[in-house]
Amino acid sequence: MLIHIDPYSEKPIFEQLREAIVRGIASKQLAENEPLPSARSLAADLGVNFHTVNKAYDALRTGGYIIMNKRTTAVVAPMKTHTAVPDALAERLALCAAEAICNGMDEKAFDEKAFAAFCAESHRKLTGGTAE
Amino acid sequence: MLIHIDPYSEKPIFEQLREAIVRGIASKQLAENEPLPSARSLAADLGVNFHTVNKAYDALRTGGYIIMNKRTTAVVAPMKTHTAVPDALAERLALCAAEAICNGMDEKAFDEKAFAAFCAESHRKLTGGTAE
Amino acid sequence: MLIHIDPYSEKPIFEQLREAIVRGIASKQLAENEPLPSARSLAADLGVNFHTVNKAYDALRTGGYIIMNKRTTAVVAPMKTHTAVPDALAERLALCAAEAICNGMDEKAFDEKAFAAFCAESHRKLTGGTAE
Amino acid sequence: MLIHIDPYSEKPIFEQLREAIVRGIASKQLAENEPLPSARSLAADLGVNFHTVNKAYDALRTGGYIIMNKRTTAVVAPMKTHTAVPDALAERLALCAAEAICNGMDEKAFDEKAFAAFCAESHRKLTGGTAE
DNA sequence: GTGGTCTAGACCACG
DNA sequence: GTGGTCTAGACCACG
Repeated sequence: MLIHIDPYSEKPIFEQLREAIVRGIASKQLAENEPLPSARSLAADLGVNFHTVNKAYDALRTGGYIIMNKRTTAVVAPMKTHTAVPDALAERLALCAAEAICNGMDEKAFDEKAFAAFCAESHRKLTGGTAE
Repeated sequence: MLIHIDPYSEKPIFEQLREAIVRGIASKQLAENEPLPSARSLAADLGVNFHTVNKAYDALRTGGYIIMNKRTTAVVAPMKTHTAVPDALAERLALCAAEAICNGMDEKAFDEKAFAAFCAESHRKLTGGTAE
Repeated sequence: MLIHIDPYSEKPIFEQLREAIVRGIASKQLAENEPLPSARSLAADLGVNFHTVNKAYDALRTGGYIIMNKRTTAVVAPMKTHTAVPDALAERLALCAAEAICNGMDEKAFDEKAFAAFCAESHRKLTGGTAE
Repeated sequence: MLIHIDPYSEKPIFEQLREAIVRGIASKQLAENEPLPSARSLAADLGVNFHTVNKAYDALRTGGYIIMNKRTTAVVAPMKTHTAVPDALAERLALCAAEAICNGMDEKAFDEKAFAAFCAESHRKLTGGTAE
């Protein structure tokens, strides 16, 4: 999977990296139990600081997206089933909805948008797109 | 409308305030053309600095949510109609979708969640809930 | 001439008023030596503060657009000929040019834009438009 | 590029600074991708507060003139091409035209003035002038 | 070291 | 009285 970091983005680099990996997992480009590159090698590949990659990995581990042991490499966590929606995610969805309403979208338009976003993520791999 | 600020949150205070007001507008607790409290009085009520409230108000003005100037107290902007979805919003929705997938939600579950979030925002006032 | 004041504009009211009158003069809706309404009556008509109209009139007098005596009403100043371009105007034109360049306009595009703006002002009355 | 700030001007310091940089970009004294000094060092050089420089930089970022984020020093944004003229710019040009008419300029004179202003900005560096 | 955020206190333009 | 601007000094996230 190719990961592109935009050094000019206002989004912190570790967050760009975290999101890229989350999207890679969602789109099945990164399979369950697949090992991630070591923080050092990924840092070298991306031309970013080693600590920055570590921070992204740590956030992914906290979020349950990857599993890390001290001695072993990080691996993609098994896909969850029936998980309760994390509060933070529900809150962000609610804020998206609020902004959508203020921008004149009705329920149908928002729904379609959300559905399209989901499908785009979910089927990206199948349709030949890349995570970048 | 009650607004609660968490000074210990990682989210900046001005952003917490901005989001609270966006949600207030979306849920119709703040009606079009309704005046907002002055930055000074709201700052006093919330126990935060006047400049912090001003920053939130300025962000809301830039985003087209309120109308504000030197003379008149800030008022809620008229609701937009048929506005194109801002790119930033679409991108955030896509990330929500990716995280939802990783957390075991299928399209139907995500859709329902998004729909529920939308309805919660849109109809909060009608169903008796409060923004806080 | 109809003058419209936008109380929600970020532009100060006295400046909105000053500009409306300048445009009225430029478009010949206000002829040379034509008397302007008294500050009090104009304030009443527009629903603004008396001092605000006075401030606009004072700025117009300073700029040489109108002539005011203590006892007489304000009248539109005779059109100038061969006047040197005021420094402030030249400076604002230069800033417009700079912003136009940064926004990708070339000399021709800027020239056409400026010319069009001039013609619009100059011929508004003839083409049936209003200064508002 | 030399920047001169007049603390006694009616024009806010941050706006003086913003305009100086816009003119620097238009006149090619500041090239695309060229880094700007850090807000702190520029503040020290100009003898103004760090926050004031930050405000100017923020306005430039919002206007698309520079790219800035928490990590990297601000850089001049790539020049736009074929951008639509911002409404605010068109309006300011129209007011310049109205004032020019009142000051006795005819279409040809205004055109020449606008053209000269444009060229002065655009070719200042080539002709040996400075921004201050 | 950098920009981002927050507080505090001041003065001013506007009306 | 209000928001806008400016200064001063502090802490923090990012890297």
